[in-house]
Amino acid sequence: MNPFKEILAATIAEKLENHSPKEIFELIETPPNSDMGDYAFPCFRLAKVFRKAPQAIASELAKNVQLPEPFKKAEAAGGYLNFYFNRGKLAEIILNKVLQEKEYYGSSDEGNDQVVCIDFSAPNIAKPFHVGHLRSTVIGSSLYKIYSHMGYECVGINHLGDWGTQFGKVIVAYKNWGSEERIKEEPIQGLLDLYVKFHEESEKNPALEDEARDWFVRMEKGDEEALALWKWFSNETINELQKIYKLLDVHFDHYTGESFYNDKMEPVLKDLKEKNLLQESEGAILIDLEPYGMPPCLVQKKDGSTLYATRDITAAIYRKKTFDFSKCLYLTDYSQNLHFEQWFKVIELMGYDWAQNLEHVPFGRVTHEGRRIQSRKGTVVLLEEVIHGAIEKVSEIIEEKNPELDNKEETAIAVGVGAVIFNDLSHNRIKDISFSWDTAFSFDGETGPYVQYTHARAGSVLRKAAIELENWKPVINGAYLEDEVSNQVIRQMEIFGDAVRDAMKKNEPSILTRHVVDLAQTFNRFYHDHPILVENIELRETRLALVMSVKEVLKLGLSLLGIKAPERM
RNA sequence: GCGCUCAUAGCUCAGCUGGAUAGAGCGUCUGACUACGAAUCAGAAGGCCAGGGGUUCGAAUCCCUUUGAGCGCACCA
Repeated sequence: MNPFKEILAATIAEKLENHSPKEIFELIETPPNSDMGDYAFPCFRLAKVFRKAPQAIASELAKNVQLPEPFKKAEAAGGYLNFYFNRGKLAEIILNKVLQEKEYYGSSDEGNDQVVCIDFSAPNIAKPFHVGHLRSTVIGSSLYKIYSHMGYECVGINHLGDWGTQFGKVIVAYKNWGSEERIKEEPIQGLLDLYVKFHEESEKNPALEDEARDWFVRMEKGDEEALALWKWFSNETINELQKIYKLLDVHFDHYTGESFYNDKMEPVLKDLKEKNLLQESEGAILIDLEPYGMPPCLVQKKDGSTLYATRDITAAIYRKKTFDFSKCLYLTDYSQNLHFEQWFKVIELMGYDWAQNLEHVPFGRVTHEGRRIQSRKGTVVLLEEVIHGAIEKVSEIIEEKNPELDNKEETAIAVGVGAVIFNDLSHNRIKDISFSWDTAFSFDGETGPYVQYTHARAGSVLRKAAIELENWKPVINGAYLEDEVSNQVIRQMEIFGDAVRDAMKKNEPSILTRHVVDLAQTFNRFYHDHPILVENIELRETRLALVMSVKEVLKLGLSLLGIKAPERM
């Protein structure tokens, strides 16, 4: 909770009967521009209750309200009661807080160590990791960090798509057209080629589909040849995936993919049966969801093998038992909305009250030049290509602008990867993203490198000032930071914690991305308008404290998004 | 056919769950490096918030409807 809004809410509530501070808190908003104040309380809603004009209520409140520091005054304007900070006082409070708390700034213990499971990334084995998979990975990874910052204990799970009929397909293709050398040489591409080849051939010869299903049945029954091939494909792919995760600096606590639940589904099916939820239909076994306006949820095919939903249900029960989560998030694109609605309902029907703690966090799909990205059609944009392309482009820029830089390669990776992640996280989750090489490789304006550059430049000033950063106790005189731009920078930092909390509540990292860009923009204006290394020691130290605080907050914000903040670039 | 989602500047997107004059970036045009990093900053131009109804003090935001786009709807995941 924003402490300043809380103060205001309590102060206003004192003067109004029948309104709790909490209600008031929710109503307080930020005016569109700063000469209307820093916070505002709209009185329109009270007009009916008090049978008075909102303007009258506002001016009455303005007269009666006693504001504590760091507030300066309250003024009525129209139906609004506008509150103004004592800018200098606020600046001192915020700067001291940031410099003291550093990477813990804006953090909270409100999560109370409750467990949040986050199921993200979950690429399919034997399929390429393309730009579409990036979303789940970076959104999930960022939410992991954001929830942790808010005091939750997170469990990151990579629910690999390492089980299912698609393996039957790859096995069939491998046996017909594959070679060991090819897979060893280029595992993902080799397996993808087989997958694409299978779909080409099966259009001419539909019998191949049955053959594929048959191989999957053999896998579920423990057939040695089938499992040996599966294990091999699986290991080769995971090795490749690790390279990408390392590059993205994404971490998982568990790599328990779908195959992990292979021997755990039986008891769940039994449980479902005992609870009288199962029905047979056309040889398959399903849970009827007609009363809830949904198509049935299939848990077993007529050949006896299981489905995605069976594994998801089993996994959820396993996770509840193992981690006792207070919340379990699933990051997938929105085409799976119905699937999740269905099996969440099944969990509920099984009598588990924690069904309400399962939450699907859907996101939009990535298109490339208006086209869907599909593995089986071979129209993929590989993530590796994108990342390496970005890194290469960054290297060129470094050569051009900063050829003296020490660790060029490491920096190029941090900046290139940062650009790709930032680009993804700056869009509203639910909207489709149209991938374009141009925007992915552009580093001007609202981009990761822009924020990183701002951070690096702030660091550069601090180095020039040659202060002992470790034990530096600056003299901060807030009176020097009362001008418009300086104050805006302070305000942006003031509400940083709100942005983090908001991002968590809505499972929407883009809120934080947005905020980080805003802070960088405002700071760049400050940087441009105000010389920092001036003669006047007090002014100089005050401004340096601001620079250092911004650098700290930018670094923190980027890290919550999963992006590095190099000291130089 | 039924259901879900989306529609804001030429392009890519914000808009704080109903508030004050709808904001950024890219692109275009014009300016600012003998300065603490120009991957930067300042300015200009650019809008029937898809169309139409409604709800109320007040709507880009909520409801209804039309149009357009995407996605889903039993043995894929």
